[in-house]
Amino acid sequence: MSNQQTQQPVTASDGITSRAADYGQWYLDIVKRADLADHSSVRGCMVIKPHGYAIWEKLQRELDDRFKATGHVNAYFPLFIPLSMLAKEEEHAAGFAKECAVVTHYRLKTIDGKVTVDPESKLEEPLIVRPTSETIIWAQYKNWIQSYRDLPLLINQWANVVRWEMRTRLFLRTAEFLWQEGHTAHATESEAREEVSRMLAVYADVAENVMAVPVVRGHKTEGERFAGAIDTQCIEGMMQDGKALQMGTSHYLGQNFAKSADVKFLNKEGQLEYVHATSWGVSTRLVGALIMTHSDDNGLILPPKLAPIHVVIVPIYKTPEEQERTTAEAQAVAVELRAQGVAVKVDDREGMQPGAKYYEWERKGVPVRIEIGPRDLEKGSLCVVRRFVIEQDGESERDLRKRKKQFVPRAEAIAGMPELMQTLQRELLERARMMRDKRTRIIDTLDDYEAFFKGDGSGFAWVHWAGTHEDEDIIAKRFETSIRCLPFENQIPEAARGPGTCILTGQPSAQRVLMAKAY
RNA sequence: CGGGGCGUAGCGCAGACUGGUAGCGCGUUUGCUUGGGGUGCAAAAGGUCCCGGGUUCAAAUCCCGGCGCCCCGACCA
Repeated sequence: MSNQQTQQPVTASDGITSRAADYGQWYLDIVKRADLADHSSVRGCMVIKPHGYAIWEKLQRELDDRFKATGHVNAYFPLFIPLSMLAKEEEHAAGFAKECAVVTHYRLKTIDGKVTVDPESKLEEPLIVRPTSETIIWAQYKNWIQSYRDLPLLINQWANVVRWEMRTRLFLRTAEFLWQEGHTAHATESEAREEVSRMLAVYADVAENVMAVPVVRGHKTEGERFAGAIDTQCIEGMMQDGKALQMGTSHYLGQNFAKSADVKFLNKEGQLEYVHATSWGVSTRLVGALIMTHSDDNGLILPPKLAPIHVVIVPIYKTPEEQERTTAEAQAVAVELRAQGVAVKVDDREGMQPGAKYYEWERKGVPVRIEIGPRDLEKGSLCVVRRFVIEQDGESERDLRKRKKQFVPRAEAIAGMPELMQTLQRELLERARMMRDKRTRIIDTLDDYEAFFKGDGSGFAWVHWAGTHEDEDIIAKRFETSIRCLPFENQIPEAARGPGTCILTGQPSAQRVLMAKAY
């Protein structure tokens, strides 16, 4: 778009800025060059392109299957929320007040040849484009819940929401985004709190076992809690630049929304009680997390479980006769791979050199490439190339490339493909863990803390904390860091467990918290 | 909201200071060539120069007004 973007130092291939040169620009380059999304002509809104949407669809499926397996059903509620309805839960409304899109008119009119808003079509009451759906959903729940027999009510919605953010970034923060929001109603607090934990576990499972992104689970501090919640649990991932990304949240809302929407039920003892609520959500932001955790300077890297294409086969030939034979073999191999549940694409485009195809599929993150040329036909082997291997210290680009490539007997390569996919899935998580651990420190003094977060430096810091809400602000202003979560005890590395003294105030602290710079 | 940048072919940009036939690279199309990491050659198609007004014989270019997007900060998933 601008001069400046094209003049960025580009040290990597394919017009992708290297991570070392400019991490933020690298991220945008990956999104664009891997064909995931585009800026639209609407400020802050993105167009999710087919390749990006295919990844989201796979993620949706993984999540939705788990929601169903834990007893939830899907439904759909309106996009618009009457202003008065949103205002009912005050704390909630205040939390979203600064980023709401508001519909005030319902008609256009041509005045002096110009299409404009018809001033006479003003709505009696403005409609808010949902920034989240608690209020409109609870207005319905009032009618659906009368007795303990109606509980628990376990509903999820796949939808788009709008938050008028001041600054946006593709996938990570856009004015409109896609997400799911679960909204459940329970008879008791303990049941609701169980639900909150259950769904956080689902998110963590998807993050680690589907996205291959390791996460830390914990509670948000009071200041970072969802507007209107009593407890917010979260999963936090670390991106390759050491910054934390909140990847999912699960809230215990207490009886706040039940009270403001007046949702009561008759319990077994025949008494009226307010229900206990939860809500939980993840969004297209997860696609951003995926990119920033795994990808490299050559493009996107996808875990097999989310890759729309697992294997791309490139036939190589000189003569028409060779073209026919290698392409036929490519098709045959594709059929056999598909029979094993592998998603295969045969790239038989003519007039494009093999190398160009390699670059393209690498950029798009396809986990495995198979090259089939005349020599492979003779030997009865396939050239199998992985998208990545776990890097070893001081390894050259050339050695890396060599380790990715293997010539494997045909039958063995085909039979072993599902296992190779599992291997890649596992190694990706392992690799992400190694990168995260490398940038994680147990820190006990403010000096060390400052040194760790100085400049662009970031990572996870386990520190003792006993400060107040105001003390959090001090830490935020001084170091640009925040408490990402108050971790569940089993989330803290063993060496970091146990009580100590607060890094800022010197007060006694029961356990460490997770500090980092955040997106 | 404050600071900066940009708007010209599908994409990336030059041209603007000094007004005078609308340019370059990539991509696309056609033909040949090439093919195990981005082949080369030739030809062709492709434009509301963001919008509106003004100055001028003449505006992408100068003047006035508007719109839009991007980046950096404060807010956030």
